[in-house]
Parts: sequence; structure tokens; C-alpha cells
Amino acid sequence: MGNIRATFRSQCDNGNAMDARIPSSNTESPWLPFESRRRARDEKREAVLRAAVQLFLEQGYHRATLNDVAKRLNITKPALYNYFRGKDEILFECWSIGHELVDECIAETSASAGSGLDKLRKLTIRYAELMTTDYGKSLVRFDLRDLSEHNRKTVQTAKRRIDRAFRDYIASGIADGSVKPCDPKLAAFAIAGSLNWIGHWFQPGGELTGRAVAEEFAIRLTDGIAKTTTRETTTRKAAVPAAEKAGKPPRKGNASREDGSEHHTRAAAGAAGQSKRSRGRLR
Amino acid sequence: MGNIRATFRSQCDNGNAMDARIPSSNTESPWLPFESRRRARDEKREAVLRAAVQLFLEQGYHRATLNDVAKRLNITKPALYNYFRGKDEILFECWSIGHELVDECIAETSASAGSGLDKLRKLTIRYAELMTTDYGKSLVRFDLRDLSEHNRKTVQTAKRRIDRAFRDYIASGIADGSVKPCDPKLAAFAIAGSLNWIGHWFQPGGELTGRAVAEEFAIRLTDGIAKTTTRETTTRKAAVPAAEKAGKPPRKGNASREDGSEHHTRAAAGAAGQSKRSRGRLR
DNA sequence: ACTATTTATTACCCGTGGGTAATATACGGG
DNA sequence: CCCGTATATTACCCACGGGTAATAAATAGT
Repeated sequence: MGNIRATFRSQCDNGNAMDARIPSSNTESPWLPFESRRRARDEKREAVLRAAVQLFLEQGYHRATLNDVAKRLNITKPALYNYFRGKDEILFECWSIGHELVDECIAETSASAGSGLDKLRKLTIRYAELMTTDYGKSLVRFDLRDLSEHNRKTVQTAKRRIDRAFRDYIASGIADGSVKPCDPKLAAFAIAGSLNWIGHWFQPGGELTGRAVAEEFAIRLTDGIAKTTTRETTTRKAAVPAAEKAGKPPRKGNASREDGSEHHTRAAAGAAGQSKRSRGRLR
Repeated sequence: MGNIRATFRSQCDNGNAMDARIPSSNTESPWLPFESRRRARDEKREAVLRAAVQLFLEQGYHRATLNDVAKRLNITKPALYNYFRGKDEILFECWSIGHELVDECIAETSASAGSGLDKLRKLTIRYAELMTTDYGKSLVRFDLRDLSEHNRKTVQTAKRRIDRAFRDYIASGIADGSVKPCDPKLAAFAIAGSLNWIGHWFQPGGELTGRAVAEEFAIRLTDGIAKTTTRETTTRKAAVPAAEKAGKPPRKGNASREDGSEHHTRAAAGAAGQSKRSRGRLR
């Protein structure tokens, strides 16, 4: 039955020519079928996450099995446990990467100059574009309840932080006169909801590029509350910065290390990278 | 272990006083603990659906088990199979009810007079309010991929119909001058996305009523594309019409009735009720 | 009352899939 | 060259939950 020895290699024929790191479906496996398996640990870890997030999005978290994930990487299920404590931790890490990317967007936006409306637009366009990527979709397509208690709290906190950013920009926009008076809470819900929904319908192969959707939405969503209706060409900048490697293995270990919560820095490229990633669960 | 004989009755102490039918979390079971179990078949069927949709929303489809559903109704799992062919069919029926409700909204809106913008606003407010109900949430919180091939197609078709309604109203609004020129497709995505997201965050117990959210969203979302910015008090009408009973049992039967697709009419109260519900799957 | 039909119950099956134990192979350093 | 560590494999466990078979209780009809 098993014995999937060589005979693979399958979809690993795109040679190289990739420098963009995180967001972009980077489908190649560091595990070449049966020989030459060395490579930095973190690259493998990230490869697992890339495969996992793709599968979770394609099939849904519950339908996608760890065997599926492993198969896509030319390895077997137990090998995954060298890098993660369990399925839900993989899910959490996908979520974490998404949140780091959002935090970068927020940090950059907050650091920039401009009115409240300017910032709202800037965040909107960045957030929208993020929603067209795999890790961005993670933020809205996965179910909080699949996480452990501890990790769920972490994610909830992060989500609140995002919501806060939208509200703050709107509120400051009202204060500086760039935004019409309105309830920041509901307005934020309306805008963020529309953006989040992108993660449900956007398909990378479609007629629309992520950038195009982002720009259109930025105009459409902010026009309703802007004091002066603008149809400007929005700011143009680089897509998303790369992520540099760091951190160390989770190690399950037979010596019961209870509640080991360690950190894994994934520095931002341009802005202040205070993005951490906590690991470990109690079980 | 088992032997859950009497000793129940639990949460069945709200006496009566219920007349509102479908949308409104109507938590009471026609199966009183162990005596007097008669009642029309369809009422039981609907009670199953009410319990199921609540549980699916609370816990998520995959975490909620049929035992959970049954327990909430004071019955046991196999009893559910008197009314449904399987778990995924229950899910589908929840979806179907939601779609019938949407179809009613669309039908009423289309039948009404007014500009494209008027219709867009009318649909928006109704749709938003629907998203605050259990069956409305079904439309956006459940996963298509949990359905059988056949049922999935049905739902997809229905979803396209909804999308079409939004686009058509926007397009006709552009034609009659009530809406600013824009891409109907993207504008519809933006509005519907925002509305759909309500189904993810709205909690009935919160500070906001469904009606309040609906009215605020109707203004907020259409202001961006309206030619004349209005802050009108939106139309006031009755919530949602009742549903009358009809149809007949699915019956699994040991005589293999392959591919039995029957219909179950659920007439609308005010508008033309062409809402059908197809049943059966191939397996 | 007896019987047929519907509707529920108890007891069970079994596929699936997350997770683990034991083990084999590669790698790196002294 | 050999040993320790990291990393992978094979083979297994077992809980969970959807679904079914056999059966019992209730209901309706005559």
C-alpha cells in the first residue's frame, strides 16, 4: 500500500528565480525525493507552513489531513512533528504569519504622515492586498475555535489590535476634519468586513490582480465617509517586505516541558519589527 | 454510561408565548422528556433544523456532532435519520432556508418601485438584518465543501443569484442616474462583503440590534456610490414573514430509492413564493 | 383488541485521522 | 572511525463520530 519511494519529483520543475519570500505561493519542496536532504531547519519549517496554508485554504482545515500536507512535501506525517507540536499549532503559525504581516502594514501606516483619512486609505489598500495572499486569507478563513485556548487568546488579541487601528484612523479623521462624522465602530466594521470578504472570493488566477482590487476597494470604501470625494491614484509602494529567518525549534521532547512558551522573532523589513510569535501549548 | 432516561427536562421551562416562526432563536423542543410526543412531523423537522443551525454556528459544523444536536432535542442520534439522510443534508437544509429568506428579500425588492439606488438600499437593509439571524448566518458561515456535489451546485447557483441582484440594482442605478458610475461587479462585492461579514461578528445579545446595524450599514455602504448623499430614515416594514408547512418526509428506506429528488415548498407570505427546496443526494 | 406503520431506542460497526513508539539513516565533530 | 544528535521512516494505537441494524414503544385504523 504505502511504499511511495521514488517515482515522485512531480511538481518541482520550476527551477529557481524566486526571491520574494513570504507572500506568493511558492510551491517547491526542500525535500527532493530521496536524496540530498539538507537545508536550514527554518526553511523546512516555512515550507511546511506554505504547504499547510495552501491545503487548509483549498480543502478547509478539517478536510485537509496531515498526511496530505506531508505528501505534498515528499515526506511522511510524523516528520511534521519535528517542527510542530500538532495540527492546531500549524494552523496557529499560519495565523501568526498573517498577523505579523498585518502588523507591519499598521506599523508602516501609523508611522506615515497624513490625515486620518490618508492613513485609513493607506491601511485599506495594504490590507486589501494582503487579503489576496495565502497568509492574509488565513486571518479570515480559519476558525478560531480550532486553536488551543492559549493560542486562541493570542489571536483574539491580535484581531482586536487590527480593529483598533481602523477605528483609530477613522476617529482621528473625524477629529482632523478629513472624515465625515460617523460611528467609528460601525464604520470600521463596514470597511474591515468588506476587506475581509476579499479573502473569501479572491482567486489569484482571475481577471483581477490583488493590486487592482486593493486600489478599487480603497476608493470605494473610503468615499462613503470622506469629506471630499477623491478619485486620486493611490500611493504606490513595494508589495510586502521579505521576512528574515530566526528562531529555534519547538522540540516536543519526552522530558515533559510543560507550558514552554518561547518566542520567534520575524523582523519587519522597513518598520519597527516588534512582531513576536509565541509558541507552545499545554495539552 | 448511557441510560439517560428521565432526569432530563432541563432547559424546557420557558412555557409558551411564541408565535414568531423562522428567524428568531426559538429554543424549545417538541420532544418533552419522556411523555406526550405527538406533534406534526414538519414541526419536528424544523425543530431539528433550529437546533442544528444553532449548534453549527456555536461550535462549527465539524465540531458539532449529531449527538449534540440530538441531545439538545431530548432525543438520540438515530432518531434524526427519520428526518434527514445525513449530517450534510441537515447543513444543506439550513442553507436552503437561508436562501429562501434571501430570495424573498430580493423578490420584494424587485417588485417595489423606485430608482436603482432605492432598490439597492432596500435590499441592503433587508439583507443586513437577515445576516443577524441564525439562518442568515448560515449563508456565510458554513462551508460549501461540506455539501454533496449536487447540493453544492444548488447553493452555488443560489449564491450567484444573490450576487446578480446586487449587481443589477447597481447597474440600473447607474442607468437611471441615481448611482455614480462604477464597476458594478466590484461595487457589489464591496457591499455584499461588508454585509456578509455581519454574519461573522454580530451577536444577538450585544448593544446593537439587528435593525440598527442594518440601517446604519444601508446608509454607510450606499453613500459611497450614491450621487446624492442622503441620510434619510430608511423604510420601515415588518421583519420576516412566517413560513407555512408543507412537504413530506425524505425517508431513507431499505428499498434503495436512488436519486430521489423531491421538492418542499415553503411559501412566502407577502410576495410571490416561488421558493422550492430540493432534497436528496446520490451517495 | 389486534395489527400495521411510524418513530424512537439500544447497541454496534468501522473508516478516518491525529498522535506516538520504535527504529533506521544521515550528518557533524572529536 | 565512531558516537551523539537531528531527522526521517514504518508500523501502530485509539478516540471520535457518522452511519446502520435490530428492536421496542407509541399511534392509527378497522
